Amino acid sequence: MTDVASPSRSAGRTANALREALEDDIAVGLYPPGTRLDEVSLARRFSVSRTPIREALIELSASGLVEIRPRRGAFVREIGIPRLIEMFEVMAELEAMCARLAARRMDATECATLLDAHARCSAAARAGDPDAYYIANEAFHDAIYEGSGNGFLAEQARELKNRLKPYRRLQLRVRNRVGNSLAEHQALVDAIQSGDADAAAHVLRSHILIQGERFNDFVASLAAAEKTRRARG
Amino acid sequence: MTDVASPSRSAGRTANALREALEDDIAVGLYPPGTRLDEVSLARRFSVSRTPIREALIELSASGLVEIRPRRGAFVREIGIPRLIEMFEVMAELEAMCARLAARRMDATECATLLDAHARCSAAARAGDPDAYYIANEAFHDAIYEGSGNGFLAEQARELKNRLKPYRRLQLRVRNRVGNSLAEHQALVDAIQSGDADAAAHVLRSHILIQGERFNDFVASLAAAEKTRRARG
DNA sequence: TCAACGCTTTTTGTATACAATTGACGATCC
DNA sequence: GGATCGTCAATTGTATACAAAAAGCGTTGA
Repeated sequence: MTDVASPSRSAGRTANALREALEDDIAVGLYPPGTRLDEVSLARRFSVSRTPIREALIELSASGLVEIRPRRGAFVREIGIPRLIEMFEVMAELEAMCARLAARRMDATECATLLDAHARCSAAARAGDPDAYYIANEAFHDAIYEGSGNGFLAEQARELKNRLKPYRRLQLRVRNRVGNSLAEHQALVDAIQSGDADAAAHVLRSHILIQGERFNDFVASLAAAEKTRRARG
Repeated sequence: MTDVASPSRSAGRTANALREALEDDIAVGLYPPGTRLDEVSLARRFSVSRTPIREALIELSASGLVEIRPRRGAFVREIGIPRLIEMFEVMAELEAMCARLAARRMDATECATLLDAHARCSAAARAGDPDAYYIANEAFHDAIYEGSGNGFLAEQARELKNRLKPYRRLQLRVRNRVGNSLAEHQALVDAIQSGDADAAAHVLRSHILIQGERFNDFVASLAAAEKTRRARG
C-alpha cells in the first residue's frame, strides 16, 4: 500500500499525484512497456477508489505513456523501434531549436545555471558516478530548454523527453558515451557563450543524432532485452 | 440535447467522442477561451452522466485546450499573446522539419496527394471561397506532415495545429493573405519536387513565420476582440 | 485429441450517491 | 456606510453501485 503523499502542486486532485507516481514507476522500469495496469490493483495499492486511478490513467494515455484499449484495459505503451527512431528525430530537432534560441537569448543568470550544470556533469564524469551524471545531464538540458526563452518549447521538449525516459535508461550504458557527451556539452557551451546560434543548433542536434547513430547498439540491446522479456513472460 | 453519435473509432468510450465534440465546439468558437465548462450542464447537453464528461475534460486538459483548476472547474484555456507567439515559433519549426523530410522521402502517391490538395487550394482561391480554401489548406499541410515519413512528427504537428485552431480563425482574414499563401505553397511544391530539402524547410518556415510577421495585425485584432468580449461579459 | 461452443468470472464503462470545498449572499459589527 | 464574518447553496472530487462486455475455463462434440 503506497501512500501517495506527494503534495506537489494542485492539492484536491489525487489524480495528479497518482499520475506523477505512475509516471515515475514507468520511467524507473517498475512497470515495463507492455505491462497491464489493472485499475483495482492500482486502487488497492494507492488506497483510493477506481475513479482517481482512471483519471490518472487517462492523463497518462493523453501524454502517450500509456495506451488505453477500450474495454480491455490500460497498458504501458510499447514503443517499437521505428517509432522510437521517429521520436528521437523530433527530439533532436526540438533540442536544436532550443540551442539556437538559447544562443541568442540566454541571459547571465540562465547562463550561470547552464555552467553550473556543466560543472556538475564534469564532476560526475570524473567521479565515474553514472547516476549523478544522469541527474546533472538532465539539469544541463533543462537549462538549455529554459534558456530558449520559449516556455512552450521547453514544455514540449521536457514532455517528449519524459516519454522517451523508459527507453533512455538502456541507452546511456553503451561504450564510453559519457566522455564524448561531455565534450559535446563543452562545444555547446562555447557556441552559446559566443552567441553562435547555428553552431549551437548543429552541435546539439548532432549530440542527439549521434545517439541515433550509436542507435544500432541501442537497438540491439533493446531487441535483446525484448527477447529475454518475452522469453521470461 | 446534442446526441454524440460520432462513432469515430474506439466505441465503448463515450469520453473519446465527447472529447472530439468539445474540441470542435472550442475550435469553432462555440466555447470561446475563458468559458467555464460546467460538468452538469455538459452532462445534460450530451445526455450522459458526469463521469464521461469529466474524462473528456481531463483529456482536453492534457492536450492543453482546457485548463482544470482544482475544485474550481474546467475552463477553455486562454492563451495569451506571448505564449501564442511561442507556439507559432514551434509550429514553424515543426512544419519546416516536415518539409525537409518530405523533400527527401515523399513517394509518388504522397506527392500526388499533395498536388491534389494544392490544386484544390488554387481552385478555392480562384473561386474566392474562404471556407473551401481553409479545408484544402488543411489537406495541403496534412499531406506534408504525412510526407515526412515520420508518423510521430505528423502527430505532433497536427496536435499543435489543433491547439492553435481557436486562434487561427481570426488570423486568416487579414489582407489578401490567400494570394501570397498560394504562391508560397507553389514554391514549396517546387522545392519538394526537386528534392531540395533546405529550400523546402526554408519556404515552409517562412510561410508560417510570415504569418508571424503579419502577426501584428493578428495581435491587434485579437486584442480588440478580447476587449469587446470583456466589455460584453 | 482437438476444436468450438457456452457459461462464469473478471474487469471495464457509466451512473449515482456522498463528502468536502468554494463562492456568494446576507447579517452584524465597527 | 463599509467591511468582515458566518452561513448556505452550488459544484467539484471521490467512492460505490450497477451494467455490459471480454477473457478464461470447462464441457461437449466431432
